[in-house]
Amino acid sequence: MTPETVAAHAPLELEHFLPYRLSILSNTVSQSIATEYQDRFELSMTEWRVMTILARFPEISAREVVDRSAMDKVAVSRAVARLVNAGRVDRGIHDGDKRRSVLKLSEAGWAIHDEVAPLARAHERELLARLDQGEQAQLNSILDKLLAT
Amino acid sequence: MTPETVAAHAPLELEHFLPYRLSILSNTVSQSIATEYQDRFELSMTEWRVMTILARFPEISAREVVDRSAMDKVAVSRAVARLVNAGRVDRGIHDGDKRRSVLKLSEAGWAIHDEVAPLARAHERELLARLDQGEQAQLNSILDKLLAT
DNA sequence: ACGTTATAGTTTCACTTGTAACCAATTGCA
DNA sequence: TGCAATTGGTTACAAGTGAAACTATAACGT
Repeated sequence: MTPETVAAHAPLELEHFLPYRLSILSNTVSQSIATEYQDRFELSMTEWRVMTILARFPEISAREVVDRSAMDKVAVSRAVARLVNAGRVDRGIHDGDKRRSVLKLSEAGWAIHDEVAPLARAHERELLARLDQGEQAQLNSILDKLLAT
Repeated sequence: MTPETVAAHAPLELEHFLPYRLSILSNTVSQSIATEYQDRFELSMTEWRVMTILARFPEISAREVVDRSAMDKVAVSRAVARLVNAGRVDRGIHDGDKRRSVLKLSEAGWAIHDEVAPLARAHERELLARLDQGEQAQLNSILDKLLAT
């Protein structure tokens, strides 16, 4: 297989391929945050995401957590189960619809939230520090477009 | 828990949190490409990545595949095993170092590559079509900075 | 030359994840 | 009212994944 033959097949150059670059960046960033709270609190990324949602929207059902996140319902169900088990989330039953749960962070849950949230924000700041103000704004607006439905 | 109390805890707003947005975007994009080739060729994302690397750099070892990708060696080992098994990759042994494998796409492997690569590129184009020329350039330069080391 | 250390790659085991099937409660409507 | 369809949530099973142990070969230092 000569170089000419390879070129004829027009192989992808991963390092210039947008989906690949996004994937590397996203994994690097998420993983660097996740390792911190995983080590310190034995908290999976899914669990942490559920916690952030319950922090903003207390007293919602698992279904609503699913709707507000990009997670699927099995993942949420399992994360909630672990969180309830660990005493980090209180689960009640909805008045008038016994299928629905009513979820909120417990005291212990809030305590963890209040430690992890600043840590996550610090990572975000650190990342953004590589860009100037203009680039930060551009990135946001570009992501808005790429994420639109 | 009143709204005021919630605010006091300063919960993260996931939809404005950069690592989260990156993660959603990256998963959406990679997944939409992956489902296509998974359905059509029973090819996992890891296998496809190995194939793209072998397309550009034929006759390299598994170790070099690891170095050139962000995958870990176990994942590569398994992907290569499946690819060899499916007759999509030929595996030889390095002259002078019997530990090293020498990998390259087989005819069948190239045939698949030549179908999937344009498909992946089409997805990338489709994504980039939401941005104008300037934004595309900005995104590239921003990703360069964020991905540096 | 010989034992130690390092490297390439595979295997094993425990854990996570995704899909589909499932159960129970609720809704819709004939 | 009663029964089919829908919805919230969990469970079961198969497949995928990661960390560590393992095998075989090679490199290094004395």
